[in-house]
Parts: sequence; C-alpha cells; structure tokens
Amino acid sequence: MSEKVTILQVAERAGVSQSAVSRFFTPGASVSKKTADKVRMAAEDLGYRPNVLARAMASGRSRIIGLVVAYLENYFYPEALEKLSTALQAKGYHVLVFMASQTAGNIDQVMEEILDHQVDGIILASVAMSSDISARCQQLGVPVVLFNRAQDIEGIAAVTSDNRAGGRRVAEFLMAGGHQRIAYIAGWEGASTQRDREAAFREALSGAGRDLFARAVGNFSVEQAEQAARDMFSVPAGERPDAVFVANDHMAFAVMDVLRFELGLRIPEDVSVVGYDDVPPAAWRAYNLTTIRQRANLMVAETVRAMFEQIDTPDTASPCHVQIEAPLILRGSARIPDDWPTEG
Amino acid sequence: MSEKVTILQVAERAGVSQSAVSRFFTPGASVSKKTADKVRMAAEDLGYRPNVLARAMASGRSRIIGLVVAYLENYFYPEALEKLSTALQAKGYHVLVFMASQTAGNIDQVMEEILDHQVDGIILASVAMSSDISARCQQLGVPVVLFNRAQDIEGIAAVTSDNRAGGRRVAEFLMAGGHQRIAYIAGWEGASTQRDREAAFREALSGAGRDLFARAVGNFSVEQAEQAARDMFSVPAGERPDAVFVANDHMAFAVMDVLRFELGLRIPEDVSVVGYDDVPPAAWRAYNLTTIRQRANLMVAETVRAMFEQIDTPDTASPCHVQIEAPLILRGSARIPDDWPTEG
DNA sequence: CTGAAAGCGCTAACAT
DNA sequence: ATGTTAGCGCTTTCAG
Repeated sequence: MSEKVTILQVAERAGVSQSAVSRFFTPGASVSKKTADKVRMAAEDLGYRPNVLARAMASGRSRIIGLVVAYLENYFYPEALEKLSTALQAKGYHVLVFMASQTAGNIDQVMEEILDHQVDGIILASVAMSSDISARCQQLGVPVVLFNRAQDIEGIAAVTSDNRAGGRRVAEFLMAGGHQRIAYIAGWEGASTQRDREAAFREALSGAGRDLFARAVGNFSVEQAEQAARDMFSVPAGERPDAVFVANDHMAFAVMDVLRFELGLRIPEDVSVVGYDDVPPAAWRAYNLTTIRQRANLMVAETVRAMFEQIDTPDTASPCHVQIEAPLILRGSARIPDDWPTEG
Repeated sequence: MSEKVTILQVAERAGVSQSAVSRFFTPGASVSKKTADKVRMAAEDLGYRPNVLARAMASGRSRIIGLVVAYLENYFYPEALEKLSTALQAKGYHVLVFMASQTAGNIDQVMEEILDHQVDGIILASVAMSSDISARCQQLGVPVVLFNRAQDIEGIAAVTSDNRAGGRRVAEFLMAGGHQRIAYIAGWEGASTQRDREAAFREALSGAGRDLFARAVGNFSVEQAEQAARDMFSVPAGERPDAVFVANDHMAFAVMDVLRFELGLRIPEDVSVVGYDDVPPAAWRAYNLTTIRQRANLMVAETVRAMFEQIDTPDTASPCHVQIEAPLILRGSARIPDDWPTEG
C-alpha cells in the first residue's frame, strides 16, 4: 500500500516551496512558467493529486453540497438528482446525499448532520424545514435552497414549477373539455406544491361558477391513491366524476389502473385523468398521461444558479422563490377540447 | 454570522483538556462521568458539534463512500441508491455521488476525482473499471465493490443477482410454456450482466436442442429497444417470435408498447414477454410484466457487508463475487405453463 | 513571483 | 482517566 504523496514531497522534488506547489494547483494562481513546469513534472512523476479534504479544511470551503431527498419513488426525483449532480460536478462541486426517510429521524436532525460536514450549501428536495434550522443555517452562513417545495420563511431560496398556474390550467382544460363532474385527488397536504396545485385548481373552478365534484387524499402514496380512486368511482355512473386531476403522475398511474382494470372504465371516454410532473412513464403508451410538465432541466438550472448566487456573493444575494412555467402536455388520458390551442 | 465553535472553546469552558472533549465525542471513549458531564454541558451551551472534516483529516477516515452511477433512468438504480444510502447512513457513513454520464469523461477520471476525496470506499453501480484503476485503489487501500456488475479482476468484490440462473430460468419457463420461436433482445453487450443473462439463456435453449429464433440489440436504451422490436416483429405471423426475453424491464416496457400499440399484437396470446429486474413499474397493471426479480434489499445488504468487511478487516477480507438468487416473478405478460410450480 | 510561518479543528500516541 | 504534544495536508497572510 503505497504512501500517499503530499504536497511537501512534490515541493522537495521540484525544488520549490510548498506554497509554490499549492499555487500551481490553485486556479487563480500566479506562478512563473518556470516554476509551473518544475511542479508539473514533479507532480506527474510522483502521481500527486491534491487532497480535497485537507484543502477543504484549510480553506474553509468543502465544495460539497448536501442534498436531502425523501421520495426517490417519485421518478421526478431521480431525474432531478441526476441533473443536479451533473450540473454541480461541472462546477467542481459534489453532492453528499442524505435520505430523509422516516427511519432517519426528523429533518432537523439530518440538517445538523449535514452541517457537521461543513458543506458549502444545502439543497432540500421535497422537504420542508423548521424556521429554527433555517435561522441556524443563515447564521452559519450556509446557503439553503428548497427544490420543489416553497416555504414562507423570508430570505430562503426556493424553486418550484408554477404550481398555481399549473393547477389553474388543468381546471380550464377540463372545463373546456365539457366535463361536468370534476374531481381531485390530493397529495400530502403538508406539501406546498400540493396545496398550491389544489388551491388554484379550485379557484379556477369556482371562478367559473363550478364546484369540485369530489375530493380524496392520496398522500402521494400509490396505495392510498388506489383506495381513493376505488372509493370515489365505485358509485353509479351518474354520480361518478367524469374527470379527475391527480396531484402527481405517480398517483395518477395507480388511479388509471384502478379505473381501467378494476372498474372497467374507459379513459378518456368515461373519465379523463390528468396528472402533474410529466415523469418519463407518463409518456409510455400504456399510460399516455395528459399532465403538467415540471421542467426538471430548468428547475435544476435555477436551483444551481440560486445556490451559487448565495455562495459567490453572500451579501448581495437576495434569495427568492422562482417558479418555472409548467406547460400542459396533451396526451391521451383526457378528452381534448375541439378548440384547445395546440402548440407550435 | 456566528463564529463556529471549536473543540478548544468547549474544553476551556468545561475546564478540561481538548482531548477530554475529543474523547467524549468518540464512541469508544473512556471518560469519567464527571468529565463527561462537564463537557456535555459546555458543548450544549455553546451549541458545539464536532467538525466532521477536521475529524476526517486527523483520523484518516472520512466516513464517506463514493458512489458512481451511470443510469438513473433504469429505475432499479434509484431504488438501490435509496437503500444504499439509508443503510450506510445507519452506520454513520454517507454517500458522495458521482454521475458517470457521458459528459463526465471516462470512469477512470471520475475515479481519480473520487480518490481525491479520501473516501473510505467506493461503490461502482453498473460501471466497469480498468484494472489499472483497480490496482491503484488497492495500493491506496481503498476498498471497491461493484454493484450489479462483475468483472474478472481478481480480489475485487462484486455483487450481482445470479444472472446466469436467471437467464436459464427464463429459457426453461418459455420452453415449458410451449413457445416455438423464442427471441432475445440484448442490453449493452459490454455489461457483464447482459452477457451472463444471454449466455445462460442460450445455453439452456441449446441444451434442450433448441436455437434462438431471433436476436437484436437494445443496448439498454428505450429507443433502440423499440426499434429492435419493430424490426423483429414486423414480419408475417409465422415468421415472428412467439416469445421474447428482454434483457431488462426498462426495455421490456418499450417492447411491449411497440407490440401492442404499433403492431397490434396481444400479450401474451400472440407473444410472451419476459423482462429482468422487477422494477416497480413491472407490477403496474398496464404492464404486469413477468420478470426476474433483482432483490435490491439483499443486493444492497451484501454490498454494504462486503464494503465493511474490507474497511474493518483489510487484511483478512477476501473480496469475491456474490450472486443473489433471482426468482422469476409470474405475472401476465407471458403464458404460464400448466404444470409450472407455483410459490408457497 | 516566491518562501517562511502560522494555522484550519481535530485525533492519537505518549506520559502521567 | 486525563493532559501534553505532535501532527493530518493544505491554504494563506505576510515579507521580501
């Protein structure tokens, strides 16, 4: 097991000082070509690579971003994680993952753990935090950005899709489609995304003088969504919804399957189904789900931007809630109004 | 932005030495109750938490495991990632993610990057490495375990499902089902998993005096799998396969959709489809895919075990390739032989 | 541009 | 059980 080669060895071999070597490996350096050459050679010969940990320790910047995620079962998150990690890697940063599953205790504990790692920033994906912890991060100078969740804590960055606009759009679409009995299956009611989607959806309905015909809670869980669908649709034809907006795709798939395979309903002839997220399976032909697209690329880009704005200019940064436009993707699970504008 | 509180401040406040505080925060400590109390109080008052980075630096153990992943689109990986991260967290370790997407350059570069982080171990998920790098890790004393990929480098730990047994099982199942024209759609041919599945599948076929009726390559890509299915099945009924084994579920869904929605074939009446992985969507009723289950829980458990075996006892550890039994999950996408043994 | 020197915050012998 | 003393490998003033 060969010794780890240190900066000191390189310095000796190159016949320069330790700091010279350090400078050589520092992007914004100021090293003469001569010194640079000597260092380069010595480093190559020795197979030297700077120790990131030591560098972090000495400089106070770890170039690590803590990411806490809760639901990888919702396929929006793996996608986001991949893009996030890639984007961060491109900037020389890396992602340290913290699962916030039930087993891991509450978020605040996880946050403490993250802070222990001297991360340069924290991204909370579909996770809310106490204002206590938020304050703690702020006083520690650690930037936080919420991904796909908003929170009413001032000065905390958040990026989501425009959930309200999305919810409204679905309502308009469903009404334009001539649906008379419009239902909603909610996600976890603690989620800001769920609340915004629903609020705007209902507002648009009542704005048109209509009421929600039925409502159930699926809690972003497949099992609960199935049960909700069963309960909601196991009634005489005249009393059953002719359209249902499901708070996310993941639940929508489950709902569709109950409707088609358990209850023998046709989609969209008997009932239109609309989801939210546009995860890849929504495009699979067996589902072909009409849904609101959360543009992962843009959301990630904004998240990264918000993060580095805070890292690079902690003083002038003004964290805010950015909402990415969320288009309705027309597919086959919901009747399309004749006069509905098509893209292009 | 409040100062970070250090071990020294705690020591002063508690009226003990720095090392006493250090010991207090070290699991296998030896501190008198008296000292412990003083330290606990001081630490609490100050809101002190040990700096993980400094600890890593001084002790030489970072308690970080580098994970490199390539395809998060295959839903087997998010699942594995989640379980892995959770399992590691439970042991006080954390996962530093490295995406090995095309953009990130080749694996060897990524590996160097990981090594720079002084990780205590590396897990390679569905990624192969050069024997050069393998050697480098070994001489650096950094344990590596391959997840869902095996490699013929001696002394390197790998955990996979029993791909050969799985492939064989599918062949037997399909033959027992009376299929006459059995086809195979391959994954990326560089993957050991793909090769093992196919090899055993074909061996079982030829062992029964049968030949593969058709073969195409899907490269673990949805688009290529679709094209493969089109090419393979766009022929007169008598010349088309009556069963197809697809190298993973992800491609199998695409194949099913082409067969059903483009070519109007019935599954399993006209053609049986079998996949590999048993990712969650395989159980969704719109697919209801008969498939070989990769038991993520067990695979992760073995991966973690192999990792810590090497971390805890670097000398006696004997890395090997462990293969997890992979049961055939009977669903509706393939005809079930009358005499096929059922579980229980 | 370069080198000397002082840490970053903590652990790990070693003595006591 | 506790304190003392060296570092871990690197960055960063500060002189020159």
